[in-house]
Amino acid sequence: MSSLPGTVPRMMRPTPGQNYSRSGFPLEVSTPLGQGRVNQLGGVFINGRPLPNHIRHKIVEMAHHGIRPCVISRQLRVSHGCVSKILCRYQETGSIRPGAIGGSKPRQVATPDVEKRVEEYKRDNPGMFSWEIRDKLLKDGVCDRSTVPSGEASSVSSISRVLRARFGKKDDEDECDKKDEDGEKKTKHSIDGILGDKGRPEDTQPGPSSGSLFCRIEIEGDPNVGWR
DNA sequence: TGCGTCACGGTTGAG
DNA sequence: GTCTCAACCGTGACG
Repeated sequence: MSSLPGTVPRMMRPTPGQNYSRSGFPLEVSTPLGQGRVNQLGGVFINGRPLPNHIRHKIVEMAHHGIRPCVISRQLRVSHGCVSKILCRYQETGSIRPGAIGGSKPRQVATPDVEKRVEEYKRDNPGMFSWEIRDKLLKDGVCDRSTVPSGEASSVSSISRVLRARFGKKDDEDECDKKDEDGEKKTKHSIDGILGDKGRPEDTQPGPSSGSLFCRIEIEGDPNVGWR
């Protein structure tokens, strides 16, 4: 198989004259946003951001058809390390979704026991205020003044946080899934958004329709919607 | 030549 | 509103 037009020979180290280091990038795509970059295979990517879902789908789809990772890499112009990583993850988790980027680990503001009680209180009385829950925790002896949920701000806000984590999550996930469906194309940070459709591999590469498998691949709920 | 792995610079978002 | 920091990202190079 011949290399794609514009493809830089693989495994070529940058010479001193080339202005990029081990992880520097040789080219930037001229866009209003100035975020797109071109890898050695001629593919466009945004440094630090996940590949668009349609590329990820395509990688998995081609692998399903028995196409070797190196071929997938060249066809889609995605580094083989990335192809390898995505396929490994797909095998392990069954999901093509990128992991949740950013954020901190949720801080343990209350013991599991206290969280459970807060959950019970809220379930029994959905209209209950955080300060009421705090008072009830004290009153019921679930915790004393030193162990009642307390964060940097206040114990009430800590309880609110517990409530958000317990009761506000489902809606958020639904919202994420919804965003994921159209967010990919709408967002100005997507490669699609930057390049329009000209950068889409389906348009430049012959191959099986991406639509068929799109329906078969299960998309899991994920806090990270990929392209925003 | 193909692939697994890792360092790197970058982005993101909760706290 | 701003900062910090730890999570993740894809690339590119090594073996």
